[in-house]
Amino acid sequence: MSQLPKRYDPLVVEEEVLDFWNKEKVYDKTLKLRSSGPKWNFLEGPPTTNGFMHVGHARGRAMKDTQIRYMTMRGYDVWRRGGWDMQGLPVELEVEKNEGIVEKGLIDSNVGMDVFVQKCKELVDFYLERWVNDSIRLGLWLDYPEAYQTRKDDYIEHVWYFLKMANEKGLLGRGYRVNPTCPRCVTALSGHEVSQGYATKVDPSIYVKFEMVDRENEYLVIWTTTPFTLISNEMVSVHPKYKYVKLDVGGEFWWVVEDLVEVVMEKAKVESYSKVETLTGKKMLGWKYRHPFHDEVPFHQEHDEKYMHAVVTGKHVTVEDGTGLVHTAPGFGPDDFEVGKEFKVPVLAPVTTSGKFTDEVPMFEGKLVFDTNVEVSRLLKEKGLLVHEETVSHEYPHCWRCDTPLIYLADKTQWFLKMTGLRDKLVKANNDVEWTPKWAGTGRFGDWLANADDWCISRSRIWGSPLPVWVCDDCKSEVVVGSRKELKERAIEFPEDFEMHRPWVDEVVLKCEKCKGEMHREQFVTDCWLDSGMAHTASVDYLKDPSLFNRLFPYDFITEAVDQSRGWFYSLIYTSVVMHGSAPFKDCVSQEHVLDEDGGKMSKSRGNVVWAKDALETIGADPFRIFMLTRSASWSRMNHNQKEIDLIRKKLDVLWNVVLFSETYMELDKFKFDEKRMMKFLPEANLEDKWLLSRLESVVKEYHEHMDKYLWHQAGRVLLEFITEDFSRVFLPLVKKRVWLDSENPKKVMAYDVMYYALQTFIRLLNPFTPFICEKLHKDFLVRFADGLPESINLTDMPMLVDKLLDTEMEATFDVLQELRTASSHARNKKGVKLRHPVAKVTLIAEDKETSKRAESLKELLLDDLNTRDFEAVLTDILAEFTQLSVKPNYKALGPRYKDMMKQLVAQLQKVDAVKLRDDLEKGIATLEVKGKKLELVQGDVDFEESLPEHLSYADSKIGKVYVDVTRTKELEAEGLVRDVTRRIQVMRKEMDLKVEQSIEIVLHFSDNESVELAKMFEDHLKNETRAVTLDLVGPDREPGWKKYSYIKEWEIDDLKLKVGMAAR
RNA sequence: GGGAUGUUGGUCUAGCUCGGUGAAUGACAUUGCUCUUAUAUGGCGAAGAUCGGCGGUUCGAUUCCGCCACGUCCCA
Repeated sequence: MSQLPKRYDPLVVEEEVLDFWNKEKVYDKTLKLRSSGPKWNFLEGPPTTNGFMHVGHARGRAMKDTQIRYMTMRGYDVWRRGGWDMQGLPVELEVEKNEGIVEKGLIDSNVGMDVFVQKCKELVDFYLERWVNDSIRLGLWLDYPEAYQTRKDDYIEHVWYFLKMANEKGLLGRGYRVNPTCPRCVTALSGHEVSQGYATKVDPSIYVKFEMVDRENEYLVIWTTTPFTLISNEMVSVHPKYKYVKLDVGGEFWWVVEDLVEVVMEKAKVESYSKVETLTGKKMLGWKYRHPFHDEVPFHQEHDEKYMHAVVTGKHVTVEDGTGLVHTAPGFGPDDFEVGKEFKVPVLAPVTTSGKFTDEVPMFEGKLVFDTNVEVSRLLKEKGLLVHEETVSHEYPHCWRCDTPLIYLADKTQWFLKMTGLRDKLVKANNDVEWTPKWAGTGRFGDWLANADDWCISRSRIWGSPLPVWVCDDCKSEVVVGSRKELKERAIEFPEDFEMHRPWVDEVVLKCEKCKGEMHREQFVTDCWLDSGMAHTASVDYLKDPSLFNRLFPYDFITEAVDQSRGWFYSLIYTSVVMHGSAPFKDCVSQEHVLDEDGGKMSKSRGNVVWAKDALETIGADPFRIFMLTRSASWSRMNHNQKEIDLIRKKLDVLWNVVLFSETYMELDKFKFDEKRMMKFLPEANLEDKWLLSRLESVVKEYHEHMDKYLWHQAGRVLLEFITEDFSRVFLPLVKKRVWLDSENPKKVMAYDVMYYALQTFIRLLNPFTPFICEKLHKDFLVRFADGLPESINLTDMPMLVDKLLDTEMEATFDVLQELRTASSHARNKKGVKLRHPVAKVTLIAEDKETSKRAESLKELLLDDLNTRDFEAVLTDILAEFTQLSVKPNYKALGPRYKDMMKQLVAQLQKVDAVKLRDDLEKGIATLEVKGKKLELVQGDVDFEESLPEHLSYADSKIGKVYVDVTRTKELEAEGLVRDVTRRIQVMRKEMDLKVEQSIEIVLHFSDNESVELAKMFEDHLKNETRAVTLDLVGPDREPGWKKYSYIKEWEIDDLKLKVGMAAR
């Protein structure tokens, strides 16, 4: 029969439990057990298999597991297929790094795209294995063997299927997108790449005036650090709220933002100028100007749209530098692009991806844009439009591979999923979702959804789901292919070893149905969020057999971190609304991130990432899980903090220790739990038994209320508080007295039954949070002391509320007890009266009738508990009885009048009846006889202070005022002394390793005779308590025969010195 | 740069949805006292926060609004 180790070591426990689960196939058994239960379907948000699992991932996964285990124990047949997101840019970047690939163009020549893709597969497989291992170590019970992988052909096929459907619904289309582009690598860069490459760059900084149309001699003054973009200028943006002024600069009028007038005038070397007119920006909307390169660039001559070559408004305008009028070229900047879209100005982007002007700009055709800056300035100067020219050095994005300055460039070949006509449906679908917390969904996500733009899904990449669009070389007609089968049918030639990845898919050429020409694939892959977004359908292989999908959809529950709002939550809803007309999930819990100890972001570059594996292998999964789950609400950020984990781990220590305590005595008494017996005898049970069971049921109730709302942190906190506060600190000390009774004693059996019942219930409730320790305690404790339990706690049912055990009146009564304990300790503490010294009386002046009734009902228990001879609960504050009025002379008033009589007067004042004196003074004059003289006192001569009489100590509490009468009598002192002595003898018995029933002989040598006398009053009691056959009490004037005693020890009890001799007999 | 979200004793946190009681909750750490034959515990005290800063709404704001600083997330 195995025994629990003395100390809780999570690592040892968890290793053992993992082994047990593995050997006994416990997970499979839970599936089988619940297979006929009601369905509850969880959709796993697939982690990206690049990099390892860190503690932030692990927190989210702990939440998933807790919910899953909870539902399983509630009897549900839980769908929980795992999933992995395996494609995308980060994988490529790591492979490029590993392979030393600098330029993407090199892939074909040096490595070969097929080899590259192979490397990507190997990399994600490597990470996949670690993710699975770490997840299992964390205790996350998912279906791993059947887990979906976004890189599989079957999965990608669903993405194609979706895109074809989207296209048929008119939602797929081409559009412009402004990308940071490296002209040397001839590729667009992702935001992530851009942020890696900021560096200082020296650029021209020019101030240019644009001649206005219909406003004679007036000019708009703009500023730019990229002169070449002026070629493609279409608008000038002003801020709608800023004030702009028209300046007379000697024959010409210039428009500049008011805040920057002086700066601009100084740069332009205009010494005298005057303000002619002031306007807010929005009034300038629509003002036309003549493009500075109107004559040179044919494109500009054709312009006649309303806002072309006109002033528009935008909030991106600042007054930090420049002129407050921002030159806007929609093809060359994200802000510019947005403005262009808003004012319906078409994009002009006469520059190739390699950064060279096209034939649309005849004067610069074939020239690299940066190289034209000087020329642009020169031309402007010639035209007399250059106001000022200088250079600035600023932070500018560079290519992280080759350090070439990037160009923001509009690219019209990108593919989009449109929002047109869909927005309302998405918002409505989202409103049907139950979000936790509510504001994250309807507010944060809902607002964002209502304003979401078209979704750019094309990526100029390799390792991803290929965009299934083929375009005819000749007639340019397009076809979106929806499946592998369809592709094969339309292919001119279909390779044997086909795979739905680049480069294989690129090699498939289709025949154009219109012109019989050749069709080639658009060389994009799709955004990997589209992959994971299809999980609702693709994860269950809908295309092969939709029956499983039909059973599961919509899923009951998903949970991911906030960064998924724009990611997974969005892509799920978008694709599902398009395909199935509704959101694919019913409940969604939003999580926040885990930060480092100082609240900083965890990142590889900072080196502050805590990997899940390390955390799990050093602190253990259970302490980690309970920390992550209870420390803060799922939607609040949290800091990873070792100190805090240690604190919460202590609570698991407490659980372990209370079980250990129970086990020790239950083992001794050969106890077997019998629920019927417990219920039968419960009416006669001790107060604390009924109380504990009622508390337990309150916990069960609250726990389920929280769990039903996915408030794991609340549910967990309720549990931890119960075990540490109620069970360990309150109940066990009360029960301890009973474990020494005979093993057959019904009081003791009841204590065991209650302990067992409470622990069994508790451990099951806790199991979803800390499955390892709970499994261990189930196996090695619960199973041993009851019949008919299954081998694993995961095969048991979640305890539900047992109404008949709930007794709120009992709990309220017990609260009174706790309050009285606290208050009495406080009052004792004030007077320095230790608990083991009995006091004469404790009085409660209760707040209300119920409290006093409850307190009275506890009287017997209280006498023992508070160690008092008497207890009374009364309702009214009988002030006179408990307070004492004392007189304080006012020396400043009395001194000058009574001078040398002061000493006697003061002495007399202490003796006088203070209440009477106060009453007299209130009426008028009081007289006092001192040394035969009658002295007169008036108000102000003395102050009165209310104080407690010496023998009383007072403490306030939530339930009323508590007075403790600490009057010392001989008997009370004797009792206290005997308790002191008894305790020390018991300590010595333990140190001698005596059996409980072993008799002894004792001598007590006191340092004063008074103590001898006191001890004699309780001689028999002392003998009984310590199982002494002989007891010799000796004072300071005699030295006992020490030789007789085998164990001698000296003690100090306050001032008393005590030497104890002891021998077994 | 835009949007979102947060900032409470030395540390970590509760409360803030729907502003109002008197001491803003609890834990750790500090400190005084104390209990205990389950516990690397526990109990009673002391001390410690003008609830990030500044403004506004209001009779009244930690709680609502705005701006600023700092952190974080998403987008650019």
